[in-house]
Amino acid sequence: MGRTAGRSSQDTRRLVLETAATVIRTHGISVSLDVIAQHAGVSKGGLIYHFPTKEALVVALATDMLEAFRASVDAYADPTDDGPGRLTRAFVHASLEPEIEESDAHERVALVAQLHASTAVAELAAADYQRWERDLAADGLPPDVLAVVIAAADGVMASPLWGATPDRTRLDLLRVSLLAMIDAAASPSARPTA
Amino acid sequence: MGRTAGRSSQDTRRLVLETAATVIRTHGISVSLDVIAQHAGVSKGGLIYHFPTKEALVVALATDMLEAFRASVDAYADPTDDGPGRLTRAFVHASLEPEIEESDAHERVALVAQLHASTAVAELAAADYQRWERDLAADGLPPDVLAVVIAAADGVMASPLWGATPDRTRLDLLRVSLLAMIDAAASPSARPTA
DNA sequence: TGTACATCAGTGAACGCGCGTTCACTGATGTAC
DNA sequence: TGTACATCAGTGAACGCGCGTTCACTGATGTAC
Repeated sequence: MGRTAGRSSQDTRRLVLETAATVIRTHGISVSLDVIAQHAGVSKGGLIYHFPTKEALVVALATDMLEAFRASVDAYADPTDDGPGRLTRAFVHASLEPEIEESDAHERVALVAQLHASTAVAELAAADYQRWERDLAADGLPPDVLAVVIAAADGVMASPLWGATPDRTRLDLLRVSLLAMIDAAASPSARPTA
Repeated sequence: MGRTAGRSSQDTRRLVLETAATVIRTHGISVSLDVIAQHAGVSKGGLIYHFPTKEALVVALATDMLEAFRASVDAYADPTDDGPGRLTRAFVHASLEPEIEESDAHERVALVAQLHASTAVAELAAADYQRWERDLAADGLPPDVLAVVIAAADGVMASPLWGATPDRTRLDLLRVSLLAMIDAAASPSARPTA
């Protein structure tokens, strides 16, 4: 068979990418291209048509996730706000976002951990993180508060790695606490220099 | 050759384990047993004598790291203290420990991420984390403060995963801030119920 | 509108090689007498 | 203190298979005239 009717090339690419995410989460990075292709309902050759090497597939997956997180932060950013802490607040909301699926958070981070087996992905992630640090540092908050908030947000995203179960009550508690810290630091009157 | 003179079986095991840690950090979990054995100066068969499968090696490595962290927390725990927050303070110190080697933190977490490719390791880590959560919950601190502190500590340990460089100034700032939060929450007078 | 051709979006068989594991063997060490 | 034997702590060659990649081929779609 040649071109599959009723589906664009972009659709197939997307389908393969999303299937790959699911399958790698479940079976680990060492899962074969054959298995991924089977799950996507495509031949191995078909997969390779879109992603010439396994590395290319994994890099595409990582890029996709980094962009999705950035988009999520953008969506949370309050357009009417332009005071200090605007970006940091959005960052907190996006990081503590309650997931739709129960085990979604776990699997997303598991995927990140799996992808880090590729040095190309590790470099991508490092560059992305440095950009976040730069942007957040320019958000007008005092460095000690910013350090705690960033660390906590990172911790929430990473905790599934060590086996934490995402607990909505805990997430809510954390969000409230972190936003309170940001607000307190953002309004100068409430914060005498230490 | 048979048994190597001047080295006990335990020594060889230890040597292989530590070499494996270094090599897997650098080259990823997909590195071959052959390469690990070569770096350890042992034949592949010799490695397999101590760790019958690659999985066994990886599980031993993970167990080792979890135990080392637990020992580190124990070492930081103040024996004269028995008030609320005792364990949490030690946990913070151990998590924010300035590493001896510059890139040590990065590599340690990179190793954790690599090891998570094994489901057995993931389960080990999950059990260990749940034990930490139980123990810290019984440390007498209010849940909102505890949540922030745990998340921040997790975040610091995980941040190298997304490419953060460990910055001693930042770590010091964070340690001071977190310990201040714990102290404020641990002394009842300073903390009216919200 | 038909037709010829080029390109796109795949298929699926084959290859080759790297890897984990097995296995027969060995020299050093421990132990009984 | 010798000596015979068992076990320990490995060696290193061989195997076999699963995997990523290559490749020849193909039917559907797009395009020029």
